[in-house]
Amino acid sequence: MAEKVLEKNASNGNGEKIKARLSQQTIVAAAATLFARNGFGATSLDDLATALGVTKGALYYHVKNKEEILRLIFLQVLTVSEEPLRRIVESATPPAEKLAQVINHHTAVAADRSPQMTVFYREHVHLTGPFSREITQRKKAYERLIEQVIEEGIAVGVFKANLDPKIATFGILGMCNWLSQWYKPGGTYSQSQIAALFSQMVEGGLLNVRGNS
Amino acid sequence: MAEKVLEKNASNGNGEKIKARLSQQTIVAAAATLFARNGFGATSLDDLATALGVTKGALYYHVKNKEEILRLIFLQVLTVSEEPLRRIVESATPPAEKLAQVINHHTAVAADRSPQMTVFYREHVHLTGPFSREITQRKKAYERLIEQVIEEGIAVGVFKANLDPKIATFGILGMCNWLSQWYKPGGTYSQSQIAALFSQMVEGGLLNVRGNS
DNA sequence: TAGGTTTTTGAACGATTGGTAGAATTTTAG
DNA sequence: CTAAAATTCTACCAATCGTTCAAAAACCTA
Repeated sequence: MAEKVLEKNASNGNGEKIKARLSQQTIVAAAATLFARNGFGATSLDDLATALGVTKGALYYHVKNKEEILRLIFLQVLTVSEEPLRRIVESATPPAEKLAQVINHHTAVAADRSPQMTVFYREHVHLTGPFSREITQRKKAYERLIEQVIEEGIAVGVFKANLDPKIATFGILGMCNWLSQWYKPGGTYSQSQIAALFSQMVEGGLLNVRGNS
Repeated sequence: MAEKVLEKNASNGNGEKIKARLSQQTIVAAAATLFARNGFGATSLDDLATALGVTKGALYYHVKNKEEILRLIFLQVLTVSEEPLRRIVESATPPAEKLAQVINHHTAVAADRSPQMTVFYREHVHLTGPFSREITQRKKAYERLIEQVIEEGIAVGVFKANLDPKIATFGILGMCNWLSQWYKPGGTYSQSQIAALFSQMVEGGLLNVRGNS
């Protein structure tokens, strides 16, 4: 079940392979890939060490234990997610454009950090103690911010009034998060093109109002 | 890590507890719940046996091994998903209404069989051999059917022409599948109400065309 | 090159894993 | 009541799990 993912990588300019230095970041990145592919519980530290071209014991110099690796993945996702979203939501942009930016932001995270995002939404159960509760709370706060954009749009009459903001948020989030399941870079559409299609779909709808190209 | 989920349940009419008969179905249902909550790799057969109020050995009379349990979960999902979808897609209903029915069908599966659906989209990696490939293929065929509805809508001019049917399908699927992550029966909205909201969102869009209540 | 510091190794640990075998028990049918 | 069939239990296996740690290796500075 061990899978080679990273190898002594990177060339030093002379074309010869040199061993990449092991660091917390390297470990976390490789772990995210393995956890996303096989699940946290089904990934052993031996798998992870093998993927990094290292022995199991070496990992323990950089991280306290397996759960800490998981914690670091969660923190990484929140680090790249929260602040940009807050900036978008708190800006003076009109609601429709704001929602499009939110969708673009969230799909970007889902596409660029696909393994981390997968782990984020999949492996929450394996967090314990106060950290688990902290994540729950910050995840809720994140959703709440998106909800606010929709509420704002309804309040100013730009969005339909008969749509529950919470349900709409869940729908949008689901749409975006699903990206990590199927999106592969280099496909027909770029992440931002997909985000634009999603925005058009969610805001304008699929239905034709009048014949448009 | 063992979790009690089922207990010697059901009363025999005289109020006294009697032990529920162990069957493949019982095992699969309990396994789906545990796999969904903790992951396939992190769920031991001891956990499963404990949840059923039984010992590990008993399980092996009803199923060949751990992977067979997983296979049965996958088959169950496909059994309840495929045929109803095919009926909807092959019917003579107009595309817009057809898509609404598709969304309702898929959210219904995601809501009613939430654990199984979670496992279905999460644990494909742990299937091996030809069965794994069969699932991949049937999953693709399922998505292809939804795509056809959208293509049909575009062809007859009911849906906008500038939306990629594949991306739209992934968006809709993501929206529906995400249900299993947050939907709990008995909430503010029923599954069919949520499906209706999703349909309205995807087809009509969030934007207000004219002031409507 | 020497000496000290930072990393990595490799073996060992107790616990637990999926899986097996067969005895013991319960259920069913005659 | 009996015997066969269906079901569950106990005990055990080899493999693997996360984790620890002393020793070795690699690295850096002087």
